[in-house]
Amino acid sequence: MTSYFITTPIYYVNDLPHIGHIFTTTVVDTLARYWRMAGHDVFFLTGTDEHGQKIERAARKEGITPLQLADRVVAHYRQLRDQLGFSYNDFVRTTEDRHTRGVEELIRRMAPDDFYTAVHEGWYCSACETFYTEKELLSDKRCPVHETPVEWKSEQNVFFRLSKYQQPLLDLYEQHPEFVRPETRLNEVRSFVSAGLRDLSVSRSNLDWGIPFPGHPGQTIYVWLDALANYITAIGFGNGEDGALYRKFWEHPDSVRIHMVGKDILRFHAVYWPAFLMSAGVPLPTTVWAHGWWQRDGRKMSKSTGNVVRPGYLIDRFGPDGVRYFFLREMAFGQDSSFSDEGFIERYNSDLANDLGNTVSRIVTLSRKAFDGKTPPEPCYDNPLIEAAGKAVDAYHAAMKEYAFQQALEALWRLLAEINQYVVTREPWALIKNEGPSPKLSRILWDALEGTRIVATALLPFMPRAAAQVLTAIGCRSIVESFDSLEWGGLPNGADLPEPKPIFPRIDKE
RNA sequence: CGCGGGGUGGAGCAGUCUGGUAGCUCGUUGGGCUCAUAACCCAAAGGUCGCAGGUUCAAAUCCUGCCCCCGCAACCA
Repeated sequence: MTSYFITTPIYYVNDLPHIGHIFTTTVVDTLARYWRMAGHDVFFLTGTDEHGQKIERAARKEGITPLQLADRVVAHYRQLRDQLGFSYNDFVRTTEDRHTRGVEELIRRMAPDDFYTAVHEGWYCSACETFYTEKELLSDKRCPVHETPVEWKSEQNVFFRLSKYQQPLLDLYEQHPEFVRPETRLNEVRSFVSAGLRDLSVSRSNLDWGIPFPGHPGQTIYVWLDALANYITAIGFGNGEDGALYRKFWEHPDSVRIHMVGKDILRFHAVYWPAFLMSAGVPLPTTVWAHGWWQRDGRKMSKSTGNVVRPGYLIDRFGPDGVRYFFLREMAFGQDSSFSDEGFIERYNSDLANDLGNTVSRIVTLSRKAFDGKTPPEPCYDNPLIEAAGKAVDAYHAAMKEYAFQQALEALWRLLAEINQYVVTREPWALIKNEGPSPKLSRILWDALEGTRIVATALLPFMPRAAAQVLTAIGCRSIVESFDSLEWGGLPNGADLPEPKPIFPRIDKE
């Protein structure tokens, strides 16, 4: 049994959760559920990044402590977990002791020669408490945020010898091209590293809200060295003995370790993180998977343009599983994709209300009419839908292996279309009227229900609640989340069929 | 000459690596059915595959040049 460790980035608590957070988490949740269905041991980790100047300042502004601020934002994440059904195994916060201890241990294990103290200087905005590069500044050396003049400032910092890892990193990309996916991102990372790596400032002297840098009084660990470490500190790295979870999910040679990230933070995960781990002699992740971004009506979502989409809006309007479905069906995973209300409604109505919901509704009603409120009495093991279902399931697995969620769902929807064709060409409603219940009628309706059962079972990782509702609606009393359930023949005969209620009510455009 | 992604019927996209009848979803039009959430099934219309040149028996697909859109450009989830 392979063990799978999969993570989302830890989210920064300076703002409420936005669409990017629930998107990444939905993707990871779907993969985690899929792998669990396959029978693998899965550990799914997410969490929050709670240190840094922005948090400190935001909290001070409200007259609360940074931790109180973080607690408040974390509560929103917990709420989203409940709403969207995220099945993560743990939620790590960088303010937790286990994390602090793990980070300190990571630094202790990193090669001492990889750290040195030097002057870090640059253009500094005192309002932002941040250094800016020349290119970032507005004309006349003004801060891009505050538009006030910046000053040249220098301070002592701890530096990490990132430059030393240029060749080892290039070797890594060469020997393990699967380290960065999709492939275009690997090329991007490779060309970035080839161009030369500068050493990295990994501490700040003007920062109180963070982890003190071991051995460097007055220095605080800067964001990435702190934040990236969550992936191993959360599962027990460096807490006394490294824990059993760490050994199983990270250290074990057969474990698969996936970091799912947005393309904007690829560099930190594909360059800094493996360099830190190499320095500490800790195994590297298997794959850093960088996905694209949702745009809003073809433009980048950002607070400044005011076109951000809040998760609460989407969930209220389209339902949690509608949102999950849209995310994974609409985007060619890996690329950017545009979001619009019209697009969302079309996708929802066409796929969920019409194709899935209506199919369930029609075949359940037919079966109830024909067989006294029950599923058909006779199964059927000789019909064209069996082969169609087999093909759909094969295509589904093949797509999931490539994280091609769009294609996996398309395969299932092709099967739904075939089920509808099968029903239409055999006209069971005419048989009900002319002949009444018969073995022939039983087989036809059982086939349609059984095909739908397979579709719904395959949908469990994507829409856990709605798929279960479909299964219940077609008479499956118990839901077995296993690939075995994707075999033809699982639908019970003569089971009670409740009166169908719309699982995906159509949404009217306003 | 900064880097990357993209430009394919009305809309959104796949196909480009491994040249060989241009495909999918939505929408539109006509027909069918009436079990179903005005859903479902069948059929049709609609494209010089950004522009120009080249390679080839053959190019959306390979090569060269150009135009347009989007993102990134190092310590920022």
